[in-house]
Amino acid sequence: MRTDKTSRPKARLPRGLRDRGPAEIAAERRMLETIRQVYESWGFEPLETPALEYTDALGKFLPDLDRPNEGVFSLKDDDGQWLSLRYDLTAPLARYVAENFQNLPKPFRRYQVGQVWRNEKPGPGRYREFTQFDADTIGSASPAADAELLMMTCDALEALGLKRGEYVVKMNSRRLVDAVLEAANIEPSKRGVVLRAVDKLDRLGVDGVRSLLGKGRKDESGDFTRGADLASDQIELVLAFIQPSISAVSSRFDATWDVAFGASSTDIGEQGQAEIRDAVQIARKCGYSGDQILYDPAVIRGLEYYTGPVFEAQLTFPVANEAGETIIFGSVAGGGRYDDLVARFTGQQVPATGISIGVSRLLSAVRQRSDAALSPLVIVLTMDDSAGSFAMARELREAGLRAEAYVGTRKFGDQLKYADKRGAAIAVIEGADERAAKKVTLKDLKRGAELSKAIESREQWLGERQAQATVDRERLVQEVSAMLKRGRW
RNA sequence: GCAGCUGUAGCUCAGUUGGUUAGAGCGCUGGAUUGUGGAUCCAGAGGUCGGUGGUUCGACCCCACCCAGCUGUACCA
Repeated sequence: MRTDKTSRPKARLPRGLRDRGPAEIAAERRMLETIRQVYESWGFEPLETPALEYTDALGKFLPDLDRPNEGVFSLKDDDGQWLSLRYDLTAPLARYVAENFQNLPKPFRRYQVGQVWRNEKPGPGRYREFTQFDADTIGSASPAADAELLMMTCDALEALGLKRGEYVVKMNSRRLVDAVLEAANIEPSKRGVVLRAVDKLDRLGVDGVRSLLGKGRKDESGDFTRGADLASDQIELVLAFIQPSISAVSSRFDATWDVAFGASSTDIGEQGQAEIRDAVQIARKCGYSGDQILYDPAVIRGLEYYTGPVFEAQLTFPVANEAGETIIFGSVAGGGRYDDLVARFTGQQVPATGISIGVSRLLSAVRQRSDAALSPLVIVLTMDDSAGSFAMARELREAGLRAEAYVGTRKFGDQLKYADKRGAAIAVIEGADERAAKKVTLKDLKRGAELSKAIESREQWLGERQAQATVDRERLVQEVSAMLKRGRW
């Protein structure tokens, strides 16, 4: 094809999306498999739903407008109906449950993993496509269902190699928060602003939250954000409520009851306290300690659909970003109770609770500590006998190794370049000389690279034939295995 | 959305107070080596200087607008 230079498309990735290579794929696969095993062992069963749903089923039509919310990627079907890419796994679950309600066991407990898409501005570590791993229980109002999710999240994080103290799973109740706002005489119209300010505690600190509860706050770029404009006694009351979170006391759960003020005197405050207490106490009795599962009054989550308990898991160790700076790493999992979601379809209230692990985020944090890699690769170079190369590769594969025969058309030197670029461990060479002698040459590419650092002159480079050995063709598998072992691949 | 910063080769960047054929390193391709990657040397390809308009004898450089990217912030199921 011939293209006019000006009409050629620019090869570029849409913003906020990314390509992923073998190392990350391997790491994610391992992570997903680990979580999956934990969730299945708890008796949750898998479910898959499509990436596209009708926009109205996702609940993302703009009010009054015949057009989807901008935050979702949408397209119009042939028949004029709007479809959207799912922005989480919970809305499709609600649709699925509503559609199959009769046939499902109640409580219905399922896990689901998949990509979700959000049409938002991407930032460092925030993409427009990412992977979530969800577990939800539909049809149980019991705190046992919430406790189970908290405990199972701990198990999953530990199965992924996190140690005690490297993570916390936090719980709060929106009912309790609402009761406190009421006790502080905060107008309902300011509820959203106040909650959002509290939610930013971990990122902006107490002073940031105080500014946002008051007049407002100016950020690093000089932009100004208006605050809730509360009276100072109201501000102090809210700050006192979230104090256990600020001071990071280890026994936050016990501190709850002292700081909830008159909140407990209202029904809603009582209820909020109870749902936290009951769930956390179940976890305690099951052996989950206060540094694993705890109450944190500053956990808020999204405003739209959570009705009571909210959950959030965080890492407690420092995480470096791409630039090598230590950053505050936000939550790696979040969720809560959403008792109204199924009712959107059926009109019936169905209690539901769930938690979602942000796999992409968790992966980027954990991968800095242990890099998963594919197993070492053996590449059989091809001189003049493709079938022979394939035969050797097959022998190696049958011995459980990862092996490929070179299928390009380039000359020998270039084949080695290829093997080098692929990061192969060993190149297998069988030319005319070897074949006549029933031998093969094995080249240890990693060791060869190390040895080459000492080479100074062209003559020396030409003369060297290091890090390789010629062995009997019959002993191919044994010799390759031995070389891999020696190189500690 | 708001604010700040930045757009020069595939990548990272240099480019003097506005001056004629826009450079470097890395990468890429070829060669030194028709059976040796990784070292070294030689040669080569690769650019509408983000776009449009303006100022000027003359613009990569100055001005305006637009676009894109980055960072912060807002929103975030």
